[in-house]
Amino acid sequence: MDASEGETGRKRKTSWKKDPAAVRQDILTIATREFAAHGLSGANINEIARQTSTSKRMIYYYFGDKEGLYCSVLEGVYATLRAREDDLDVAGLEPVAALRRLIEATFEAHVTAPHFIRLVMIENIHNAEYLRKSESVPKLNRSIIDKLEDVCARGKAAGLFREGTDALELHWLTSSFSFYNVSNRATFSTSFGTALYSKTRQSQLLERLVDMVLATVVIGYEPKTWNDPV
Amino acid sequence: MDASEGETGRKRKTSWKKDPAAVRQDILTIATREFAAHGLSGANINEIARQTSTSKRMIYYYFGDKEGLYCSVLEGVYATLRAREDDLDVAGLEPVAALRRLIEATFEAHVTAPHFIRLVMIENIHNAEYLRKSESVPKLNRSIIDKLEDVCARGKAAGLFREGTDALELHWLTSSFSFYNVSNRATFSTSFGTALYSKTRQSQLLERLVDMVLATVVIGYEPKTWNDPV
DNA sequence: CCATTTATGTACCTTGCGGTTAATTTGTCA
DNA sequence: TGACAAATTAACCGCAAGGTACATAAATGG
Repeated sequence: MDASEGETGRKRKTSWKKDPAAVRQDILTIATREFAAHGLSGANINEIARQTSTSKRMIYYYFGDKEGLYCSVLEGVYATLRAREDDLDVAGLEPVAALRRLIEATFEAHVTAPHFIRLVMIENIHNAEYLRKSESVPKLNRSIIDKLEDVCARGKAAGLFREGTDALELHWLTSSFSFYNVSNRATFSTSFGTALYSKTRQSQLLERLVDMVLATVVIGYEPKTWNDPV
Repeated sequence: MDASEGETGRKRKTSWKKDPAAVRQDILTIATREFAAHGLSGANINEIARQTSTSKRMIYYYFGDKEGLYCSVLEGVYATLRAREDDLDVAGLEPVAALRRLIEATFEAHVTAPHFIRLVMIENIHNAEYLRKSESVPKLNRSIIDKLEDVCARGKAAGLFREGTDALELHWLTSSFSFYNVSNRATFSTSFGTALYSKTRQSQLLERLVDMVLATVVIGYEPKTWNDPV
């Protein structure tokens, strides 16, 4: 059947380079796309293998089984997001500007990380059982909270922010509309139309969200949007 | 076990009542739970059949195939939610109280409809392709928007609400945190702990959300929460 | 330059599960 | 009352898809 040297019909790749890192990465890239698209049970190992430049065998060699691959994918997207958060520096901004910047960055980060969003949705369907197993992920997300806490502390110290302002709650709030804005786009559009998702409307929306948070956090802040008829 | 007449080993339920409606409902109830728990590809028809008091054959008899069953489930949970929204009457309340009531009701509705939340998440993973096929669902959700529009109109007419206040945007906003609060509980807890999900903290959270929306919509509204240290 | 480990390719096995076939009972109405 | 449709049961089927066995080429290093 598969002759090794004499080229009798069935070829056997008789010469190849060892490149574990590249092979691993290749698999991860494809798998991320497929899991994000179809979920854990929906994704197909054969299909993933087909799209890689390697074979199904290697998936099992490096990741053990489907769940192992899924976990690695999950850690990958979380790590990517974390890296982005780390890049963000608001230490030099005064509290109000810093808070505004953090909210805007979170909103943008979600819009531009659809794979992350989908994998988090999928993970929530699984009650985060794979995320909980991860060593790296749970502690990965401190960074954004630290930044928010710093800003809150500075804001309160300067007498600008209300005393009850809570970093975790702010993060929850910011995440909620940033996440929902992407995650539920399909069903929301189906029920209520696509009006809110146009480019101009999206930046308006962000403006208003920032405005809303500031109105609650910053003492004496006067909302700037929602004043004029749409 | 329950032999019919001649107890020749293999039982065959030889006596049964025709009850199409009940059988259909039985299947739907179990299927809703299973699809909500495991998703479209994750749910197992054999397992669903096992839990019903009927057989797998009947699933195919009434719903055609797995997707057909899934679509019916989807329509079911949307219809249930709609029915609840219809029960809500805020026409008698003055605008600010009415808006507060609508936000609270939406928040509560999401907390107490976990199947709905999960199925919407799942549907978004599928880019709402099944929801779009539905005849009933897309137009089902007008009710809540109508109510919000009425409240907004009254609020503006009374000079209480800012002119830019938009019903659709308000609904998007209210939905976003109400939905996220339930949908992402698993991953959020894993990353940041369960602090926000205690009973007392949840009602605080709702208070603050209402406060925040009112602060942006109602002219001259003074935020009542976030004033005292946590 | 041989032995051993690491990395890779091909072919295959097993079974879980979506879907079907065929028969049988229940209800209806001419 | 008997033919016909509707509802239901039990048994079966095919194959897709997760996972493995086995052989072998590339690196490593003593």
